[in-house]
Amino acid sequence: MAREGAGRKYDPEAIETRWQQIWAEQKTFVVDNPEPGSRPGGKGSDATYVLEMFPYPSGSAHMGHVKNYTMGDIIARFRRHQGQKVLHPMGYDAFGLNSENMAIKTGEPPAKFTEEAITTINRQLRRLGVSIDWTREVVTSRPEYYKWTQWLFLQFYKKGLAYKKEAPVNWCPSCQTVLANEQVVEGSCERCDTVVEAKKLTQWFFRITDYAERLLQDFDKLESWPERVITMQRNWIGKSTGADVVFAIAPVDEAEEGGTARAAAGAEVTVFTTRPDTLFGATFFILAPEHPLVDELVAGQPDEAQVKKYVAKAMATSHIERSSIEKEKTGVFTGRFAVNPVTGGKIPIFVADYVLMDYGTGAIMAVPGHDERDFAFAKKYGLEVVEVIESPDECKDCEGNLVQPYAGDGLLVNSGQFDGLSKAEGIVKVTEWLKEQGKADFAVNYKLRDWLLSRQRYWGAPIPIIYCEKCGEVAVPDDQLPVLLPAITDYAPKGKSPLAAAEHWVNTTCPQCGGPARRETDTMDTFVDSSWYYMRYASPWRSDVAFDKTAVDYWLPVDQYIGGVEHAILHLMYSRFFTKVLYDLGLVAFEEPFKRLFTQGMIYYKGAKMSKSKGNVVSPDEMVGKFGADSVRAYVLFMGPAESDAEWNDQGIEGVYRFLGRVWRQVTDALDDGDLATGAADPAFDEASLTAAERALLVKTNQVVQKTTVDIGERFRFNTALAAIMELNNDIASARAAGLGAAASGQAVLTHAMKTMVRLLEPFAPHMGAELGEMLGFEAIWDVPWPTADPRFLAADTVELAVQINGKVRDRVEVAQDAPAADILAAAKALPGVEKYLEGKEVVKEVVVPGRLVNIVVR
RNA sequence: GCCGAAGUGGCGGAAUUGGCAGACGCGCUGGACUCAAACUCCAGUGGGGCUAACACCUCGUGCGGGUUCGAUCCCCGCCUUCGGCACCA
Repeated sequence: MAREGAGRKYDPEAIETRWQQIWAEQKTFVVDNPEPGSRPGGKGSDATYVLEMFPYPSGSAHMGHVKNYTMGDIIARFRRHQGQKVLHPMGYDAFGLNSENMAIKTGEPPAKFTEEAITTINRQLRRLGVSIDWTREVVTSRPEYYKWTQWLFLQFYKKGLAYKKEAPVNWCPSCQTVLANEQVVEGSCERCDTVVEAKKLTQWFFRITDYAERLLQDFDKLESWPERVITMQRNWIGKSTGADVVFAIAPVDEAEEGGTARAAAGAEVTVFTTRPDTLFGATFFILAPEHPLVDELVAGQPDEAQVKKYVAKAMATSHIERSSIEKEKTGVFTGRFAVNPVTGGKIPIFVADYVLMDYGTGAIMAVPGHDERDFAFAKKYGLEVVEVIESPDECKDCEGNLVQPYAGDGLLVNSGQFDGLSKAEGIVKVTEWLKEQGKADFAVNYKLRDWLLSRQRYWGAPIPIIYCEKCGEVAVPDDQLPVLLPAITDYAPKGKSPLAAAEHWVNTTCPQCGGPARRETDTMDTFVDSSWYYMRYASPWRSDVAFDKTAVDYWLPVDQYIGGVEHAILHLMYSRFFTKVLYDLGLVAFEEPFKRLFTQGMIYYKGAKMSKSKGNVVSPDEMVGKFGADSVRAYVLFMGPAESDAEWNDQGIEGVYRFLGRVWRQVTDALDDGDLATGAADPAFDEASLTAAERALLVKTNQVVQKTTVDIGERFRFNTALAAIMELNNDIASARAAGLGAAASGQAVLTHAMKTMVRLLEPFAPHMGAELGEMLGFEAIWDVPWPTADPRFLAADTVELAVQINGKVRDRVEVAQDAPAADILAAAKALPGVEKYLEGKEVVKEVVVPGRLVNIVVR
């Protein structure tokens, strides 16, 4: 047995750099792809893909990254021990604002800052001992990557899934640029705090709404995702079922107000409603201020001026302000009427800004009796409220009038032939009845909007489109990709993309006719880059395709994806969308990219999120320098359940550091003291002749193996796995102190316990695992199979049960592990501490739970 | 407002299927080692009561009820904190 480590002090720095060098030199964590055609297609059963969300390279890695990558690393190492080929790659989400803002400030190219940050984070991750196949590194801002982002865009474009349209966007008047939704914080620009305005601009969109239903349905295809993430996406997609109902516009009554009869004669407006059962209670009608019919309706009418004034005011109000729920409802009567299709009655048409143009049809039927918003509006403008769903008494005054709206279930009333139907029946019957007359149909609506992907920014992948005077919009041909970002000097946005200033780049020739043409100057949202990077990892060196089909088929989908919950909606839904499109294009064989998802909690410090401005940052580099990577890794997972937020505690990491020191001394001292059996193989022991103490340690060892395996492999409870390993170390220490290492069989059990402990600890503290493992005779501990629990030694021979009288523990009894219930009960009743409670009492009930407790109920 | 998650010692947390609440770690207290300190090691550590001591009793998982032989766990009603959505017809 190797002994040269014995007696040495625990020196994390020396150990860690030694092993990191060995792993790098031996390319220990590099995995090969299967040879093309060497195996049938489809996901390899021997292949596991473990992936953490790749970092955005701004400056350096923070503790959240450390937690993320450590967690993924533990799973990757664990799966390797289980005999899997593990793909565990790393890359950088490198386009985006951070480097661009630095460029604006300094005038130096964003690529410089990006590459600097990548170098830093790269070094930090290597120093943490994360087992990554660095040969697969992907950087989204490099041309060899974004060439394929552009190529994918064009596949979408050719399928009609990428298109241009005019749309209101977030506009910062100070920065002179369009902002992404995520750059708008509480209605203001995140950079300069200026209130964001809505501005109509022509923008590029992905048609994600076409996939709304599949994005919902395919939640069933996910193996293990946090329920709350699914709920958040479900709400975001926001599916509603109901009906489209056509309302006719009543002609202007010439006798009234002397209006003209021509305005919008014969016009019809469709509304979407989830409650067609309440149609008899629709007492007024509302159009969104932006509704195209508004102008036509009021043209030449007495109310025209006031309506136009209202519309102009609504348009000038920011979206945030307009949609604030605290704001009182406002609106204006148009002077016109619609015809309720079920009652035939004329109902007034209003324009009100609580009706949104971009949901449904931009028009609603208002049912004040059964909708809170409509009720508030009706009260303010003195409109009629009709009860059409039987409402509870507390909604009505003593005369039976509704004093608050009732949105719940109930029977239809005041609804003609539909009276007495339930809400659910009413929805169907009313819709069917109108459908027969061609006035309605069943309909579905989603809150989900198409994905606005164009940005008037420099640091992104250029959208590969060329505008030709003759041919119009032309896709850049594949052989002209990538469309490289031109070098420019002024990165500041000026209302249009900084790329527009690169005249030599913008002016090009049409790929179709060769005539003069201009390039699209917008770049893509960085979420486009990150929607497919996990596929690129399968074959990042391929310069002729976005990905090698054999490799993607072999590795994907991702078995375990790990990242922050802040990506619950955007990144994860966009990636799901991308995968479905690529599936439809026949490029991949799976419809969901991430089978299992784990969302980790955040790390706080001194009661707040760590941030440079608050000055409460714990630097990973500093901690690694002080305690070593193993301690930092183990501590971030010992803090609490990985999915929960946790507060960094300076004394907490010292505790973990001390624990690793105890393990180190335990192993090296045992070697020095000759407590361990020699030889590389696990020493044999005679089961029958084990002493009680030996057997107890053996059982503990097996129990900890069992618990650790489940905690890492199934429960993601790294904190309790570590706690169990600590218990094992404590038990080993007690056993050694009691002289277990003196006898040969004791040495065998101790050796087994100690080797097992080091193997269990290795995923958490891989450097210490490698070093102590080497001393204990493992050549490459990261490569040995995971320990398995021996079922013969999982349970102690005897167990101590609690004995309760009326549910209170009064004594304990030691019985054989497999003792029959009757024997347990008899033994329990014979206990002196129990007998006194039974004396003179009547036993009402006796409960025996083998392995747990006894409860005797007396009266 | 709606939806979701959480609430356990001085602190982080554990209790996996309704079965001994507080594993493990931090902190704290006492002791050993030391000239001394740090490190390390040993012992103790939920609150209250009682005892010379061992022991024993009692309360206790946000609050109030319920189901059960038995509830941190299940049900009902509240409170607080955090997260998401927020006029989506």
